[in-house]
Amino acid sequence: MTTETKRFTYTGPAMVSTGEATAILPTETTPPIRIFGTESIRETFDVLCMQQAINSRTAPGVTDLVLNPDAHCGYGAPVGCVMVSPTHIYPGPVGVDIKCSMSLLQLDLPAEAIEDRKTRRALISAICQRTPTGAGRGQRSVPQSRHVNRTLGQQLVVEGASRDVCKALGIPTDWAFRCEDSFHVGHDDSPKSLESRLDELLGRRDMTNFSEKMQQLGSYGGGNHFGECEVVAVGQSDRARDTAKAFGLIDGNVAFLSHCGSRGFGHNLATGQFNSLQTKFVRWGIPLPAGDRQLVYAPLGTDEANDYLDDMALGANFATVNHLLINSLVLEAFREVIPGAQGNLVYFISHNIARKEIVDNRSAWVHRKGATRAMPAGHHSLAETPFAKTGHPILLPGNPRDGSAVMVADDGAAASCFSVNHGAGRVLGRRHAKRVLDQTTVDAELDAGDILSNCRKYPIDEAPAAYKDFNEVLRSVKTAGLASEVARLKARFVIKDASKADD
DNA sequence: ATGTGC
Repeated sequence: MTTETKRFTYTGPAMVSTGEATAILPTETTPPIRIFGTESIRETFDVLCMQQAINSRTAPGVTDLVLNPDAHCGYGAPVGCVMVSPTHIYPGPVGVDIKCSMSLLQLDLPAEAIEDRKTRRALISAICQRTPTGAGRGQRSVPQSRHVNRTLGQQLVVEGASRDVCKALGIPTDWAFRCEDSFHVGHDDSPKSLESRLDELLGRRDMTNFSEKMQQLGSYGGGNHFGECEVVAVGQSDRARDTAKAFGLIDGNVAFLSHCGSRGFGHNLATGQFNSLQTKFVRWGIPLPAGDRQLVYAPLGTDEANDYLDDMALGANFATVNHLLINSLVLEAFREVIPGAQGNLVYFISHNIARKEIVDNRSAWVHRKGATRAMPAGHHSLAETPFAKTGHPILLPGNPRDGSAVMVADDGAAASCFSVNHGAGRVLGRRHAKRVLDQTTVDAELDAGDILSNCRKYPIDEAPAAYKDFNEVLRSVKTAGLASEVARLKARFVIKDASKADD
């Protein structure tokens, strides 16, 4: 990972431990950063990551910065941070994959229904046919019954998972209530500005591939994206059991966890914004925060901020419909292999998005870059949702060896701007992982756990050992009072991008 | 993350 941070040098500001949360004390140049991590987790934050945190904290208009236990170097700001500004929007700290998210589908099947390896192989095949992995168009080998034409594409990036869009794609319309946000509006708080912004974009050379990008709907992509079949293990406490019930989780049953984002469409929008803002900063001679062009920003109310907010919403709407369609296709695949199978969406929640929320009694943009919203029971934002009395589900991917987790926020989450981590967090860079990890060991480990995969060789840079200790990450969140565990998810098979397995 | 990179 390279970064262009130059102006600030991290010299290790004094750290004060308050329980498991650690605060960096303000110095002349460094206002406070709230860090959540046990001692061993804090050792995983390298100098570059800390420098990015300081750069982000000291950037114009930023009032809060939270560093979560899964933090590591990112684009401008660390992956695994929350950055709050009432006055500015930062495209880099939203990220290159706008609204990269998690979703969980609960099936009515007991674990025994997929115990047989042949059944799991059949499921892998049925799912891969419908929801392709890897870069590019995401060719499907089943009839394109849910084809996305240009008109529907334009509608869905403006409306998100509206009733009409769901119906057109065969997505159960009530799944919209199981979304953190089922749609995103433009900078004027209406879909109007999205329509006109889309018109403007479609007239430009870099959006001539719009129809092609819409064909990627219902696909995973590559990198850390995945689909994973799980068995749910609800926690032992009364609260875990009650919360699991409210979430619609069924102990001992099969579930399907998905991780993906806005694919090429979101990538186009994000990189288009980075380039355009970086050009303007140079042309207008505006100093870059910490000299890092990855931290370009736009003050709210400017045309630049409005355009970014519109583009972010367009990308986010694509990601939303992408996730819901994937879940619907996965359910269809289950029904093909196990006729009569029923499934319901538990939740769909992002970890790469900026949301307008109330922070310290004023409206601010909360940039969650590899961070998950964590609002507890009674939070005003949940009043109109099915999760007003429990807090919403928090979906945290760990790794196929150690499992994943469903959590729920506690009142202490106010300290982290109502956020937790988004997963385990990288501890080895991709190149590093390929050099030091052994393919045979990685595959043997999954095999020992009877975890099947569509990949003959599991992508080595995605191996569990390339990520932080998931249990220690969760311990950081729990002991800091941010969230509690509701259930663990035990992997039974994993679907990853196999295209680069033989590198 | 990405019609994957100068």
